[in-house]
Amino acid sequence: MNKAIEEQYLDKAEVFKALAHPTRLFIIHAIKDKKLSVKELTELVGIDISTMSKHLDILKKHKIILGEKEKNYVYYHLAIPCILDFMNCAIKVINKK
Amino acid sequence: MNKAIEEQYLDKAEVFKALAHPTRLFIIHAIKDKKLSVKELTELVGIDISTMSKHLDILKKHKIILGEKEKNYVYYHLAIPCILDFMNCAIKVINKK
DNA sequence: TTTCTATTTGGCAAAATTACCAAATAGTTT
DNA sequence: AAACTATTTGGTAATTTTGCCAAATAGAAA
Repeated sequence: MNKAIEEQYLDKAEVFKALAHPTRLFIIHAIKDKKLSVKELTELVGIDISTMSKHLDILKKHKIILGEKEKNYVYYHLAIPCILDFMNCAIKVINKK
Repeated sequence: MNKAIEEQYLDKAEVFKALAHPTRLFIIHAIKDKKLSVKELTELVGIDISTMSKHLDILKKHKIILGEKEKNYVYYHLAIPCILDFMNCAIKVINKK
């Protein structure tokens, strides 16, 4: 695998890694058409808020989601809708088993 | 997050995890329109053949790829072409940064 | 059968990921 | 300012993933 190609797949793998966690997939689903705060998401999932913050940070770093501060809340929304198409294919994969 | 939903995202996350490695993304690209043996893939990537075998096993377990034995080679090909659409979205994510 | 090639499996050490707690930060409200 | 709420950050232990080596397995060819 040559260097340029290797780098290309490394970058893509980072995107898949960012999505490869049930909580992060849930986040994407939850904020796909309404924005939610860290606290709201935390309550929906039922984990520690610091853990939720770190999951959001991973998605934010890749600009898959965006957060806007409003009062002392941060509301997140989905920035890359084509991510949702991934899901349909993922379902096909799951149904094959 | 209720139990049924949690399970749903757990299953999907497994699919993303299976794809979340540069070598495995390269494999998918390499065999998308021609089948290749473990040895051929190993030489293209430049890793230990046992490592390649394990990467293929991960994709095979999810039926993302299929292998057919021919002589003493095993030729792999892509079983779920919609995986390739993921890549185009992944590129959009990468270009946002 | 023996030898050779391709692939898989087991074991293990290194690296990465995850979740919690505690503490720090940011901003509101009193 | 002090008290309060939301979010982020640092630290750490537990778990998972990864990649190599060595050995086992499968089949082909001699």
